[in-house]
Amino acid sequence: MKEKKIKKNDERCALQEILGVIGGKWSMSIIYALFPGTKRFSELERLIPGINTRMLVKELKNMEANGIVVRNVYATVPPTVEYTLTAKGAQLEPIINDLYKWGLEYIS
Amino acid sequence: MKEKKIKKNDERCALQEILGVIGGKWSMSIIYALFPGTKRFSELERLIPGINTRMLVKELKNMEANGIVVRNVYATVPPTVEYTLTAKGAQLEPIINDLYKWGLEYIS
DNA sequence: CTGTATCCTCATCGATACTG
DNA sequence: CAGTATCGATGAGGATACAG
Repeated sequence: MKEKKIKKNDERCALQEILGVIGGKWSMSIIYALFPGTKRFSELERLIPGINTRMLVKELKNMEANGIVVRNVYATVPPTVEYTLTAKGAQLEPIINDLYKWGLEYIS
Repeated sequence: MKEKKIKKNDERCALQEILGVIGGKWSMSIIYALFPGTKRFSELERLIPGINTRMLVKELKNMEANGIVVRNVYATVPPTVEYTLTAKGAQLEPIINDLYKWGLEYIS
């Protein structure tokens, strides 16, 4: 791969980095779904209407890479994979709830 | 309006609507810049490194349409245009600050 | 000073099919 | 069940020139 200029990391604005972590179209919905506790992959898929497999996988991977969720695999047949919020991810709960309340009051 | 019971489904949609309002790449930076008070167009452009005219105009228009900022034009020469957060926009301050603090703690 | 008007690139997202 | 692999569409975002 040629050295290509990475535009995304050019700017170091913290707010924009945060958006890279939780600004994805489905990120907040997934985090929201995980607030009550651990969920299996299929549960998340069912709990979040409109999302598709590819996006769920993609967002979960991104969040795992950013330390927001942990992924646990159990060697069962058929396979079982569970996702849980880390402490870092759980601390988003009040923030996302506030954001949600703000939206309810002003957007709906 | 009277349906107090909110289905999980609707909650998730709301989160995505919120992203449509403040999830733009520069939205939060602009709102953040407006917390201290009214700013002129050129001030915003200067305060937000990396943004370009087109995006600043675009986001400001979007925010104005969503009732987050108000736009005031003064018929001076050269023209003066000021942007101010509405009450709706100002209520985002604690939320964005919390988000920012979260990012500082975990992303940096 | 405060925007428009173009043109363009690239990431994001969706749909579908397939696999261990 | 929990993902991969591909392809295509869309549009967000950037660069630049120009206008009122």
